[in-house]
Amino acid sequence: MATRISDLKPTTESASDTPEAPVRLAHADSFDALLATIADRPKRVSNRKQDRSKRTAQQIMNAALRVFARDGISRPKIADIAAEAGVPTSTLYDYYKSKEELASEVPLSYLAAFFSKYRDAVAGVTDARERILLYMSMSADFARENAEWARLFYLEIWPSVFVNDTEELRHSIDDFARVLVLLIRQGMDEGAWSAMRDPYETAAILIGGLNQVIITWILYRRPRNLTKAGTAIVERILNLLAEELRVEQSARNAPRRR
Amino acid sequence: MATRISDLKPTTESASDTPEAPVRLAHADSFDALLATIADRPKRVSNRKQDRSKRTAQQIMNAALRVFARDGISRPKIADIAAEAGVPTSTLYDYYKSKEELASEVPLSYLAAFFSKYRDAVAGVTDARERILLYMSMSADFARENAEWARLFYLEIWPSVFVNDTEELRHSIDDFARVLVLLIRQGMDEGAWSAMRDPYETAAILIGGLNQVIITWILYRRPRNLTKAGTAIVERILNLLAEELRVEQSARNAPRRR
DNA sequence: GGACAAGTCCGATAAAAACTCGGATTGCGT
DNA sequence: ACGCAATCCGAGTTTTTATCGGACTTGTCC
Repeated sequence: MATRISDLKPTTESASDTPEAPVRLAHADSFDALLATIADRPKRVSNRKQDRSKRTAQQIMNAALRVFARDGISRPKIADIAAEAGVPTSTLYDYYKSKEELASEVPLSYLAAFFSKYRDAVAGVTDARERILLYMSMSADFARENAEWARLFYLEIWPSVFVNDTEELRHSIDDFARVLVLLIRQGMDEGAWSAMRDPYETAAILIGGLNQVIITWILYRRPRNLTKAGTAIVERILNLLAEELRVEQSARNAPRRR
Repeated sequence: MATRISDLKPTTESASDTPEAPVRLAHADSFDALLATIADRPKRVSNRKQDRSKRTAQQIMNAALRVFARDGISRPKIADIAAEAGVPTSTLYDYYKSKEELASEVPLSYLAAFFSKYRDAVAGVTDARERILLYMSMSADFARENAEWARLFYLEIWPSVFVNDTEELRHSIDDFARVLVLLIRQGMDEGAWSAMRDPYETAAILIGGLNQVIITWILYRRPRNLTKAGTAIVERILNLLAEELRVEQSARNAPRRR
């Protein structure tokens, strides 16, 4: 008999790990803790029993990525994706209960890969500035390496109301910002930039600026070298922030300045 | 007999006004010219003959906005929108040939309203910095005033692959960035910030940062006062940029600084 | 290494949604 | 107030999504 996705009960929000609990330890420790939480979050890759099935699942995911990247999420029919994957439509329903679910599964698996990659790369780095620079350069580079995924993720998924419907994907995207805010707080403690500013506002400038560059690259393949341009804009912003601190300090020493 | 949207020929890209021609006059003049071009662009509001029909079209647009803002673009059925508008489904097809077209018409009409509003407000302002501040504060304020539209526009439409399919909407969104880049160039000429930086990069920081704030507000209604927060982040970035120029200048005067 | 149970695949078919048609009705100029 | 074009809308048709259940595979236990 068929094992349909829709037969499974909605996995009642694994209550064991605390998904929302705001990590509020010393920033140094909580950074590792946060990364660990995030890297483990999306673990249900495929609970299929047979190898054959895992291959099919992969085929479908790859096909979906290609099709979504080419035509967006709403236009392609389920049948198109099934055809691209080389399986009958009904088989696709054995794996994913709807197009929406399929469209959120793909980004999730890549996002998990990114976080785990960053976790490895950041291992020896302790400086907040360096950590941020690495984080964001790697984001840009990851988008360049996985251009089809990037197109799907940056243009269709993030930001989209649709995100609100997919608990798990929503968390993962929030995590992205959460890491950055944490690092900005760390930098405040270290005196790398002003501690008087709203860290969320600072995060908005960093994420917003970089995303804008990534999105422009996705749409127009300009600037040519995304990795370089991404690193450049982040460095520029970080320098601006460092300068902002310097000005604040000298203003405090010589109040009647200007 | 029915007059169906699908009967009309695809209006072959009015060749009269040059939509792509990059305006390259002195920045001062081209600003007015650009705004004029933009404000006139989306003029095919409704070529219906009867008043009754214009009312119906408005009803449908309003209903679509409410429904899209609530449930996104892909999930609602055409029938839902028709029901919300209080007309039979088939009538909706007399006005818009598909859900996609409907979903692009709504943002267009609002965007046109914004540009025209800005055009009036900026009339007396000549300073690049002030023009940008006004432009972006008004963007934030416009989003706050038209929260349903903003949800649709920022979360679903911009950026979306879907934009690429709708020539007209695509232009309007490009225009938004084009105005900003022009103003940044003007500011370079005026010595308000560094002329050595890529204006597109600078624009990315401004637009990206502000959009990030707007999107956060749409999703979480935080910060509470969007207008204030939007103005604040733009002012902060503009100050950062002014400081950047100062540092560059003093570095040139005393090269061995640091 | 064979048999049997669970797991996977897929053609046929039902259900839902998108879209069309053409006549009935209404608005508007004369 | 008449006539004709413009608009409206109920009743279909076509396209797309989703389900069902049996045929076929795979892994495993003896």
